[in-house]
Amino acid sequence: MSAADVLDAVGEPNRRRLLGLLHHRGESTVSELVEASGLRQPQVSKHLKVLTGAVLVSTRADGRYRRYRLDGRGLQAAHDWFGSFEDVWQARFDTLDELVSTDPGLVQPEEQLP
Amino acid sequence: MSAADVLDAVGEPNRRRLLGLLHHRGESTVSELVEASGLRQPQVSKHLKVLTGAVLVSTRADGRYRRYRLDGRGLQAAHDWFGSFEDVWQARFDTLDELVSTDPGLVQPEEQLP
DNA sequence: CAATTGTATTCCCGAGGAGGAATATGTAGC
DNA sequence: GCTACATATTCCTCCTCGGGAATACAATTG
Repeated sequence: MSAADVLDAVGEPNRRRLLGLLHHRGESTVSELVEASGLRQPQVSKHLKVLTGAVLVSTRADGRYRRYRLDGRGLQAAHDWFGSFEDVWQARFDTLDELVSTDPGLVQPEEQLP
Repeated sequence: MSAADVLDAVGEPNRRRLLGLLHHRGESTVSELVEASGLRQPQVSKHLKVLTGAVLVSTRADGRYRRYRLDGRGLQAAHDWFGSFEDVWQARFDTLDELVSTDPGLVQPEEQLP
């Protein structure tokens, strides 16, 4: 389970939609995801297989159903990967702060209510 | 600049390597990235174009050089996208906490300072 | 057992995209 | 101007990967 696997997996719009659906609906069966996504069943199963390989979802067998749910491990790995760049956008804020303290006139004042 | 653009862009290993190189080296020219990455110049320029479209990098013209640097906006957008799933891995911790409070013997006690 | 439902897998096809080579554009220096 | 260097773009090829249809596997029901 590397961040690379996760980022490869989420680099596809329909897989991101499935993640969003699982987030919104909670644990779901394949049929429910087919219904909710508009994709066909084989496509959903294939995407879920990729997501499983990236530890973004996990499965639980329940009779002839398979219940899928989000797996926090992969999601957190990707979050951390982007978090490692946090200094980049922190630097942006620092620059903005510096601009403000150097020349406050650069910033538009809030519109005043009458 | 949507999170989708960013995630599509980082869904490619060499682009992730370029982001890592820019993070490690700071602002760099194309030639320096060619040298550091082992990729050929046209490939680097093409990847940088995609990264620019996703607002992951920005450019500054400097004579016949073009200096590229990371752009915090795209990076932060992706970070936030994954952050929207934070409840998923928080739920994992909550489950762990519950285990701990149910049976403290499961967790090794902290070593006490004398 | 057969029939039905839920899911996974296989095979094929086509679009997209990454890499290579060559070329175009732009800029500096003589 | 011409030449050299830095970068961007074009064209082509190959290959990965997503979608569709059909099929295989699994589990429930009668």
